[in-house]
Amino acid sequence: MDAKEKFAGYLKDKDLRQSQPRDIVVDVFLRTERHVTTQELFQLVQKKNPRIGYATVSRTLKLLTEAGLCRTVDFADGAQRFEHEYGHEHHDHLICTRCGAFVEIYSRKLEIIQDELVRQHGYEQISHKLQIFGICPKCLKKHKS
Amino acid sequence: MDAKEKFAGYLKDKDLRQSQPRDIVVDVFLRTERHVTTQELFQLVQKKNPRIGYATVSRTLKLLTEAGLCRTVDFADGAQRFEHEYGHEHHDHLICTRCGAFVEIYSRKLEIIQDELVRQHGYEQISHKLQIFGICPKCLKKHKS
DNA sequence: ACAGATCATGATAATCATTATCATTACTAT
DNA sequence: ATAGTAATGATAATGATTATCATGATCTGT
Repeated sequence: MDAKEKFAGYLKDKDLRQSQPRDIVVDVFLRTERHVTTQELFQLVQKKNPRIGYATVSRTLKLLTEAGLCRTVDFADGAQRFEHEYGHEHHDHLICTRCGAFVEIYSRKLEIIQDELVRQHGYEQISHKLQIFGICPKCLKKHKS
Repeated sequence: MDAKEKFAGYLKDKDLRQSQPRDIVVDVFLRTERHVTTQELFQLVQKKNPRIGYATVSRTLKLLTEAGLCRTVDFADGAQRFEHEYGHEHHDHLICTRCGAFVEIYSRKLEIIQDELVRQHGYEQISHKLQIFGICPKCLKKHKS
């Protein structure tokens, strides 16, 4: 099942309708590099169809999140960002506070420890977000010279 | 060195001035349970001195963050929150998405793995934030019944 | 295919948090 | 004390998100 089918399934499940604007927003989102803000996605969508409004983009991103197709990321720069989730490996982010560069990180050990912590507290895990802030190698070099 | 002294040192270091409003904001913040929003702290400060404006509270929280006395926390409820940092053990949060309850969590193993990941990518770590979202035991019980 | 019901849309306004502006006030060093 | 400069607080500006609502699109049962 691909991402579009999954979204269609979610809409059906919730008695929501499929529509041209939604299709376009989903399409553009899926074709886009990750970590877009609503504003950025809106501009991309406008290129395809200038009639589509900001509200629809925002609403569709919310639906996509609920459907498990994307998730929000916080880069501590004041903007809400969205990235693909479905069909992608889970990962967290290591972000440079100086230039904004980031790398995606993953560690199985890290995940296992988290699961343990959650269980210890009697919670049922839904998701997690880990952001590590630091200074990237490039910026470290610049600073030293 | 207590928190107030550290803040005074920071101000001196940056050639900033100590003032009555700043003192009051810092005082109220330090006496407050953790995880306040700017709005909440503003209301608390108003009780002590109604002349102090929102902007000063906001500005002082920023200074406190820069001084390493507090850090921001993201509970995914749209509001920026601040919590004490100085003199407190580092910890992360396990948050119930249904009722907002949370517990503070800490694992030394987790920290070590993160350090490794950062080093592997040539970054220099500044800080990190881990939020785990889930459903708390109480809400799990409610749901089942 | 049609009609009616209902949902989605998009333009705009409302909301909310944060940040900028700037005249006035307060602090500091001399 | 005084001059210089920073801090304050009222207000406006900004930016992101959410609500409103008349209009248009979609779906369902027949």
